[in-house]
Amino acid sequence: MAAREYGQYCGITRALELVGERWALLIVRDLLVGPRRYSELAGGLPRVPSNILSTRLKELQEAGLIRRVPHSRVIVYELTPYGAELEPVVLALGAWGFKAMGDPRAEQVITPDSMTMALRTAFRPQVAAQLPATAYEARLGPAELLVRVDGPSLAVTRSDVTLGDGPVDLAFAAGPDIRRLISGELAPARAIETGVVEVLRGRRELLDRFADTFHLAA
Amino acid sequence: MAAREYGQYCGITRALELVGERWALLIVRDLLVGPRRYSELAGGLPRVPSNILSTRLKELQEAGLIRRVPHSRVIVYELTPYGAELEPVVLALGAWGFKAMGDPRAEQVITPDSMTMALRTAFRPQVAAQLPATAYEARLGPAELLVRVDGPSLAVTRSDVTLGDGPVDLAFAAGPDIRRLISGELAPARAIETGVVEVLRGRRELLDRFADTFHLAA
DNA sequence: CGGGATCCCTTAGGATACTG
DNA sequence: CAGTATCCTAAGGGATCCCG
Repeated sequence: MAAREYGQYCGITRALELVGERWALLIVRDLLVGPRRYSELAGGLPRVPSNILSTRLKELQEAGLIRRVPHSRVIVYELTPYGAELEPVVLALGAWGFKAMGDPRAEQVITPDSMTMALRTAFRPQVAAQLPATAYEARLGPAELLVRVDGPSLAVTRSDVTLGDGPVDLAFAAGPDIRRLISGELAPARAIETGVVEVLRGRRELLDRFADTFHLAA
Repeated sequence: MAAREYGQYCGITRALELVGERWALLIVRDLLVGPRRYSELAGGLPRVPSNILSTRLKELQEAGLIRRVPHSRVIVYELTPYGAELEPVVLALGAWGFKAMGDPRAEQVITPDSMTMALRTAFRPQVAAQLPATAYEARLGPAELLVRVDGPSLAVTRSDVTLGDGPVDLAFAAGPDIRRLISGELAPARAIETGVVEVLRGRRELLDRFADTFHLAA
């Protein structure tokens, strides 16, 4: 038996053999946002050594979770359907880990892909379905995201690479403390007062709607 | 920063820092079934070296996921409420990994706790709610389980340590191929015909109910 | 440049033996 | 029973280099 196998006939064990290695699920996290090239993955995972990234990509490919697709001169990696089925796992982990996040430390970075998945984690479709369709622009540290909510569906894209299609209803900037807005620890009005959230354009009351749409208990 | 941290301010990353080390989630898996003592954990994880088990238990305790509880001369480990909130993560992993299980290999063991969690993974509360309450006794390799379904609720206990309370509706024995019954690949009647499932007591038609109650697409 | 491969070192993981 | 202690291997980490 391969040394890294667990020696049990069990689904959980099998899953951990496939994606339990260090960095593997973070690669999956970023690929859940969309196909990425090698350098984009490396950029989103600043602390992964290139040999490890390279090794993981081969392993994930071998396991049938990702595909290496040549796209006219550049190579992109994308999830296979089976790889994409890891989304519930990643979201469940994100929801659980959210509660243990504490305050950000200086050396911790925020990446657009991780913020995108965080928003997907906190998204409440059944709540959103009761609210009018809304487009937000959220500047969260280095991540500039265009967040479109329409009924129970959510689409998050990087606003710096999205063709501007129509004005957004609310544009705001916030730091990592937005976590406290999402957790309900900080009311929207209070978030604006204290400067945690800075409204750039649009009606500030829409931040209530945002907080209602994206919520994760802590 | 600690070497083993990922350097990102992200819930998924945080979760992986807490339970992403090798063996950690398997310890959690077994503790989700119930409190366990050190030797029980070691028995359910035959390939974990004792120093690793010891290290992980300390780390999980440090992280506030488990508690070390002296119980009149013996020490048991149990999940804290926060640790128990990992159940959705573990079930999601199990459901995903189930599809990649393939056929069992000789060196792979089956443990009562892993089978218990597998049944929890495959349990469909909304289907069960439409069916009469039913008690099964399932002998799955070394795991002898008493499975009680009552409306949308499920209780699985080891039948060898449970006081017999009333006869079960169906008792059966099966090997690892029961996976093919759960996945729907093998119809209940066919499972009995081919000897994959051996009915020990009770009406064999109840195996249809079992297969309906416990189902996981592959 | 993008997309890796190589080298060397550190540390975690694994096997076995041993102890309060 | 509930772990430590030890030794060794293999994986992870960091820097650098290579190649189209």
